[in-house]
Amino acid sequence: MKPAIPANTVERLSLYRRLLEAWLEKGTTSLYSHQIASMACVTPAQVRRDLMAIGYTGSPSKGYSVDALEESIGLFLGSDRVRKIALVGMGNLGRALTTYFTSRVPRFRMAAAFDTDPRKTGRVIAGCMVYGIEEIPRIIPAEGIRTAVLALPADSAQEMADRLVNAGIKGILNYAPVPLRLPADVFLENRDVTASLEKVAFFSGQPREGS
Amino acid sequence: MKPAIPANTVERLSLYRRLLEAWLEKGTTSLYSHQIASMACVTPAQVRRDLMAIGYTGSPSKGYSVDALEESIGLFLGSDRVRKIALVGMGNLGRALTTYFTSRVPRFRMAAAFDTDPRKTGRVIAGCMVYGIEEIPRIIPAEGIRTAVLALPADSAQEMADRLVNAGIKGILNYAPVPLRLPADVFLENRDVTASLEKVAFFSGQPREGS
DNA sequence: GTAACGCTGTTACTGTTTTCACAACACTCA
DNA sequence: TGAGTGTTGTGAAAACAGTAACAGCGTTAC
Repeated sequence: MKPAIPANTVERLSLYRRLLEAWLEKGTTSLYSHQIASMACVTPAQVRRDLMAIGYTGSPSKGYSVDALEESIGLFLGSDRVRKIALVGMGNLGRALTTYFTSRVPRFRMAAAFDTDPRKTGRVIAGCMVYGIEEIPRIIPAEGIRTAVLALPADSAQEMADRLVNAGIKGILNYAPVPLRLPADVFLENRDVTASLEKVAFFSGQPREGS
Repeated sequence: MKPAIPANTVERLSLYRRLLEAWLEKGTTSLYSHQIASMACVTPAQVRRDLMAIGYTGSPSKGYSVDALEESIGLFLGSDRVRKIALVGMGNLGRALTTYFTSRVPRFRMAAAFDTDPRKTGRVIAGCMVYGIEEIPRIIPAEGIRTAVLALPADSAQEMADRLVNAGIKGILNYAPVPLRLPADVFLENRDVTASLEKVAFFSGQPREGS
């Protein structure tokens, strides 16, 4: 994976876009880089460079046109179309994510969920149909899903990832607390909750349980 | 925040530690950097460098002693003591995180949760006592909690973060989809779910809803 | 005994990401 | 008109992260 655009930039663009949407509602027509920067808590130079990356150009006098920029970022990120997402692991986290996306982020649609637990399969949970694991090779290509979220225990994560990749998945957002070994052409983002908390706790300084 | 140790290294150390625990159970006494690297899906040089950062020294002939290294990382990360964590927002995500940590990661203890919803406050949910927001200034210092997790909607995130910081919180793991403006001495880690998914979807190549 | 091997610890390097700094330009206001 | 202000776009520099390379040294083989 050798992205022409840095992954961090993509993440920030997603944020800018959401911020711009709010300003669009308010009827603001243009914004300067330092205003966007202030909202996003980054430097103005960072904003300008990120926008340069997608080739969007503002005007020195007016700044950036809110609606044109919002549209440009949207086009770049492909947000003009609803994206189908697959979920593996309809546990607590899987349910929370599905509920969140379904109710708050219409751009992403949980098109299919998979779980090993027969009490969960064959039903609609949190607005998403839950299939058995063995359905992965059928559903993923049929639905044309390329992106998956892994929200399951450590022990089965690698196996499920392999199955997803075999079914054609090209990007995995991994919430399982294990590193995954994947082909180089599959994009992987690890969001290990324990590691995140460990990091924050570490930099929070010395905590203590006793006393 | 000017960490002597890179944040990425801390995250990897957390991972190494978990991997080592598994080997400890199996009775393995020593491992080479390339073995650890392989499990963690990083390069051997990276492993050696990370261990150098915490001052742990292996032996060229035996590699690293599994139990001594596990203990060293544990000491460095402060994992020898249980850490108390505060949670703000006992929604779906908050519940999932609490359940996960309570059942799987005993090193972190959800010591207190806070929520605005009066139907949730005053009760124990997912093994964690839920207090009203107004209790933050009382509970946080009383419990000596320095680390907090934010799992709530965008609109109230900044206000809750401010309250936490005023109560003495020094590190925040933010799952709310907004950037937070915090004093420089408070460590902040953003885990914006939408931005993560946007990134993965982007690098998954061209997805489509229609056809 | 000693040569060869393989690993660690560390330094030098490479590549990427972020910040800095400034030329170029539009607009304002006298 | 023309100086002054404030912004963008971008080259250059700095900071950072990760990789490669290698000296040093037990260990092993013979």
